[in-house]
Amino acid sequence: MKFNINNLNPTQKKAVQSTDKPLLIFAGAGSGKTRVLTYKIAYLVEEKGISPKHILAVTFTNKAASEMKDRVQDLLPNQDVSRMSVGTFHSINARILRKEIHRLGYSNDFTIYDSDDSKRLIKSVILNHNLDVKQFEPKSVRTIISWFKNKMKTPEEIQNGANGFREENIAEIYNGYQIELKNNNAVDFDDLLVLPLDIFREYPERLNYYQSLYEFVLVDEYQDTNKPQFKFVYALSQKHRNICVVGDDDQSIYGWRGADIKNILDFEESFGDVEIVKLEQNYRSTQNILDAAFSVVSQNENRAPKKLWTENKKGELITVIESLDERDEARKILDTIQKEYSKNGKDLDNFVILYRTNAQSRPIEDQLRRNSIPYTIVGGVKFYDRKEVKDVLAYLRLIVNPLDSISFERIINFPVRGIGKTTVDKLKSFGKENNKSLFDTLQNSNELPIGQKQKQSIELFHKLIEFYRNQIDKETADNIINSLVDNLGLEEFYLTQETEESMERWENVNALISSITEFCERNENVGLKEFLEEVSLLSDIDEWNESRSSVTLMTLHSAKGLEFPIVFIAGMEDGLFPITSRLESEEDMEEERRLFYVGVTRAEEKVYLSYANSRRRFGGMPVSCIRSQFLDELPNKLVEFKSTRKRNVPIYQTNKSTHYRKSISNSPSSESKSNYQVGDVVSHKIFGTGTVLRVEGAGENAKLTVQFTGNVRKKIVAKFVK
DNA sequence: CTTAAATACTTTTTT
DNA sequence: AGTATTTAAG
Repeated sequence: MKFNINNLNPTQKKAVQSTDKPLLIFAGAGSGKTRVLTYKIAYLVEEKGISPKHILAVTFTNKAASEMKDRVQDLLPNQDVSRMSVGTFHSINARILRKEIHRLGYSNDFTIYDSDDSKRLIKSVILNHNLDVKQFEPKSVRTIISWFKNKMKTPEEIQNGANGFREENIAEIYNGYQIELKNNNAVDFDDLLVLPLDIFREYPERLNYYQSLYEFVLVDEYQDTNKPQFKFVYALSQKHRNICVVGDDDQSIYGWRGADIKNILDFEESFGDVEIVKLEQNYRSTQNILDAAFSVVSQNENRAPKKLWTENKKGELITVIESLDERDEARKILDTIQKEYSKNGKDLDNFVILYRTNAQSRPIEDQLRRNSIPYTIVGGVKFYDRKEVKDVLAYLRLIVNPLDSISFERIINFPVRGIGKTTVDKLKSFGKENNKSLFDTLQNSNELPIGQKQKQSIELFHKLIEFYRNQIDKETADNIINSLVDNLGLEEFYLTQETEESMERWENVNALISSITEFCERNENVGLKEFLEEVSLLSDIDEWNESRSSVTLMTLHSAKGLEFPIVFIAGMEDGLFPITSRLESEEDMEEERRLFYVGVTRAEEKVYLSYANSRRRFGGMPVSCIRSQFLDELPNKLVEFKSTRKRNVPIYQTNKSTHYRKSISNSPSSESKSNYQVGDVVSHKIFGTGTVLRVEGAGENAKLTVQFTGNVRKKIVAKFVK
């Protein structure tokens, strides 16, 4: 479709044409946001004469980025928009760092560590500090450090503010981790956001350069930006003051990774004289769907007041499906899909099944597979996270960046070449004493106290890597990987094991090879380095092919920005959605509500909400569940119930109490029948009597929100009340 | 040093 | 239930 501003409604038009001041577009779900953004870019190029290469547009996924570019290109057939900078914060920042990071003492061939790599590095730092990995679990330390970085706290700041044994040590680990990253010539996901800011601060002329380069800055999904992301767009836009951000505070769902809803709510405060446009007409969903979504999210205190409206018809009611357990749930969802498929002629790509946690996909997958329904799953165990894929990638990464000790340790003994832990430890201590990287110690095999066999093996490995290092710039990436896999004898390695698992692993290695080949066909004149960068920044949704005729399964988070005619949300249970297990504050609950809002507003025609009366976790015994409070927040007139035809036995009963996993739960006494309901009157030693407002979980460990006399509202564990 | 067996751990959500 | 890591035996 060619660019014509009259394809827009008046508000959208205003959003496109307003270019004098920093602009905030509140874009509700389904309000034509993508259209406005693409039109705006087209308008900037066509009407304002801004060259595409001077435009920076930030999107939430790489997929959204390439789609945006394509759409703008379609709108402007006479222009070439290929030089426009469109991408995620991470990919745009990675590109900047490839050019600039040498200023910070890294080399431009740096490796990007994923969470698993960071975790390994953090673990080694913990061990080097002679700390106990039981007490300082690498995984949770990584989460904490990531949080620090997303809040832009430097190791020094954390060290200065640390109190007590644990905090002081975590600060130490953080500090050590940053040093080690640099030694490895590696950055993690969070560094990608933070390091460019360090460069801007220390080298103002570089900031100046990028400020001049980007005459116009656009940011999508602005409600999910965190502090460094805000600083980045803020810094870049200071020269031209041409910035346009688009977002919806009701759809902010990444608070747990530092996203700050204040960025959007305080836009005016940050950017001064600004223009604000609200897109409130929804073109996607039926009235009933919008009403249902609104009824839940509007219970949040912390939101900008607004309400979507639509000219669409009322449509069908929201259907709530009750099931016995997760397998029954899967069956019922499948039945519903089949019904819609045969009766209403809905093709499979009309359906999406959303859930709160990736683990929920399994029973649904099983059911779909049993019935030969094609499905596509987004997320879960990622292709590039599989062990065999990471092993081969580790070779490629070490070839590009020999300082990368994490990759080195992955492959020094894969496939097995007789270099065990003891030998690696010797290499490590030699490296430490002589201030050499692990890879460089290989050159000194003569000086190492190791056996003849190990020595030979090491020299061979060293030669192999060096050989390919010389090939990087001479050979294409697919030639390198083919030759490498050949050289390592991986085919034989996997096929001689003759297990189903090893066959599958070999398949995956082949899939990796094809993805490199495909990458080489897609991009001319680029090599191994570029491939590795793309791979490390790829998200699950980027690989999702919507045109395929299959049912889609994904988490609610992944569904952001997408739309489907028919949406299922599975696992509408207390403790699962909303997740209450670690819910610490009302803010967390509000984010869950927004997540529900995002889920429901993905739907164009019909929403099914499903819950089970019992569910097993970790493959253990089934645990009974209570339906989600969100279901009770929906007005009755919008909902139709499809309940299990059951007698009045509401809850699944395990046949023997011995099946309760008492030893694991921290319940001190016997299972009491403390199943409270909303409205029950309870008494408490300290607070006196009160009424139950909300029940989370079941049994004596359930959390009750109780309104006590004297306007006291408390959250209390069930076993403490009578 | 390698292999097999035991054990521990997972479930928020992701770039 | 499924996977990753640790331990014990060879």
